[in-house]
Amino acid sequence: MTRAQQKERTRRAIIDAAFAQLSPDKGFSSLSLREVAREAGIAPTSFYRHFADMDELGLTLVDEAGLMLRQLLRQARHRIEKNGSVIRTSIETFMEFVVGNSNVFRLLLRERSGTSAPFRRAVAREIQHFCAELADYLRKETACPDEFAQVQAEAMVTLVFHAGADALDASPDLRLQITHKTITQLRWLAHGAAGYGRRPKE
Amino acid sequence: MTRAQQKERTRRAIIDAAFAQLSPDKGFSSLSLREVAREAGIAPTSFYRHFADMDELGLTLVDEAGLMLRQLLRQARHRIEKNGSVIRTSIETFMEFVVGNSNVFRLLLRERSGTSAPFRRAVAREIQHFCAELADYLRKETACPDEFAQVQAEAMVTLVFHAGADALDASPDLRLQITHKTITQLRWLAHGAAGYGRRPKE
DNA sequence: AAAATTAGCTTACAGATGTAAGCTAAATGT
DNA sequence: ACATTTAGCTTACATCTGTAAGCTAATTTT
Repeated sequence: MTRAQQKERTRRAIIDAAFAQLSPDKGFSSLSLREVAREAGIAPTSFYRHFADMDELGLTLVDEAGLMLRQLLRQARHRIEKNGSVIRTSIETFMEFVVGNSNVFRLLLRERSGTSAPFRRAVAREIQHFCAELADYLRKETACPDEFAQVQAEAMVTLVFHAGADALDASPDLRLQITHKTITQLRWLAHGAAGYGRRPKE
Repeated sequence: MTRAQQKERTRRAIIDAAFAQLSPDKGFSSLSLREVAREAGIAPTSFYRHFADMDELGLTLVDEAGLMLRQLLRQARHRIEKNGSVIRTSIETFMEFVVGNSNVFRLLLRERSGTSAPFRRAVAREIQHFCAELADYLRKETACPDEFAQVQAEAMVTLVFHAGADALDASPDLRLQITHKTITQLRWLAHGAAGYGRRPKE
């Protein structure tokens, strides 16, 4: 095995170890270099061969999480083509992601309002990408007036992320309730945005 | 001065010190007992005469923050009586709070999605009180159907809190934009919730 | 084949942290 | 008045942290 391959493998081990150590009780900021290194199977100081900082690791994790989000949106689109109900399908897809990758979602949630400004910016950027893609979709595929699409998309993402956050701590059937509630909220929003053109300002 | 008075005074000093040490770069979990004690002007171990834990301190802070929130809502109501525009007035009142008490608001924001389950529950409870009061108001004073009031209130609070979070990092004129955007979003919601009675389910 | 690079290791250190043990002195209770 | 309680202090300790210094051995380069 080549040296570059080995290095990449260790790098992944570090990233995976970090994701694995995140939990409901442990955010990224309370991860320690030593623990991550231990779980990755390397000596503490070897960590520095791959990342200058824990911060650099963290930003890498956020990047990966953002990537997953965007893949999610495309997956939802495929499902919509076969299913029809846009809002319901999207939310259900999202909920599956949250439940199945809770560590990833929690990372975004926490660092969005965390103590590190660079982290906050990184998360904000990922979510903004997500919003922009959704806005595009709304413009093309729904009755939403073009100039409202972005604002509507942001509101929708806000509500859905919040629902996801609630779902993290919830039992499966409470999760269903949350899904229901969120669907209602998004429909109100879509309805309002579609039928409110007459009053664009103040 | 009586002993009880002195004790209460020190207790306040601790609470104030804790609030003062919160910052954009420092959340509650990264506060250290020693630093708080230092700022409060007592020895590290004296802290334990007032709180069993740092956690106990933290929950006290969350309680105080929740109290402020509820006072805020009443203040907004007074203003509405004199001003008229419900949504605009409410959001502007909220934004003033966020800017003027950023440490308090940040505490709620962060611990809402933080690593401590008790903290998350405490914050969730405070926000839920806030939602319930708002729902009451919507039922009494607006065209919102009774059974939708709670769900609408929750969506509104979600959007407004999110706007507050964005405003924390924003420049004053970006803050105005955010306020504007949020007003639009809340109007859509109100509009949708009011005119959507025909389709209560699915 | 020799030289250079580098992924990873071991050892070592200084600093901060939470908290236990035991003291002092002032306010309280009787 | 004396006895009790207690707010706060000082000292001490074990633990965990990030990271610096210097080594080894294997891969790459020349």
